[in-house]
Amino acid sequence: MPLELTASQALGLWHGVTLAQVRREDHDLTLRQTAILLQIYLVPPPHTVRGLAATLGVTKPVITRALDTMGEMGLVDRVRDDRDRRNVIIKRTVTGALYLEKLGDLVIEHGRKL
Amino acid sequence: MPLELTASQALGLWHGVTLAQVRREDHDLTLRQTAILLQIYLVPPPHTVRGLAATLGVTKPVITRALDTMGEMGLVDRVRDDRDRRNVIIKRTVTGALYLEKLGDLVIEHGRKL
DNA sequence: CGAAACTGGAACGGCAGCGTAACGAATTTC
DNA sequence: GAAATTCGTTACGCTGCCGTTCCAGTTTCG
Repeated sequence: MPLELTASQALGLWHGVTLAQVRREDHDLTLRQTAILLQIYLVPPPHTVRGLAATLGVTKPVITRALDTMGEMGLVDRVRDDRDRRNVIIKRTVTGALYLEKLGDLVIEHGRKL
Repeated sequence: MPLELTASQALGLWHGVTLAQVRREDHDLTLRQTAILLQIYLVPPPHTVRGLAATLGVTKPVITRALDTMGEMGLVDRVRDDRDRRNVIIKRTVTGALYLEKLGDLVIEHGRKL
């Protein structure tokens, strides 16, 4: 079911959510980090470093570093693949799910204000 | 007119737009820079450094630096206020308007895909 | 007037992400 | 089995944003 937005609504929504993000969070995620996180939680697994790099159109080290940072925050987890031990499978965490739930609430909340 | 979104729609929209941003742009704006830009273009002028800092909940140098960067990109312009020469009025530019128009289109486009 | 209060900006050291180029480990290929 | 390929990671130097502090210019008030 398509969602029809006016230009004013679209930018207004983005404005409200972005502003709230800036005001709330102490440490904000990079645009790339946010994209990676959403990709992991919204697209069916399994997720690998290589796969994410290809999807985002960035190099592998970018993914590795982002996973390092977000891993320390507890937003994601890494596990070696037993079938092919070269691979690393990126796992979701409760903390990460909560983080995105908050983001979703923020979007919904500002959608209502339009 | 409120806009009712489901959690899935909200995150899906954010995911699509963020992903497109990462894939498209060479140099992405910081979350803070984006918030500043949207504030300037969606809220009636005049805009000052101090005012923006208060609105975003950040310090003045953050605004100054963001305006430096975005100024070099042509997204905003700065003019001294003649009434009170301590103030600097932040002006909109054609380039900045175009940038946000693209962002709006991106949001609309991914809204349709939901 | 002179002192106080305001503006925006500059200077400093620090930290995080970047691109490129390598690397070690595991697997596939011949 | 040896060589080539694939995977994720690390190392290097670089750039950009960060918070704090301090500064110069302007206005206001006693």
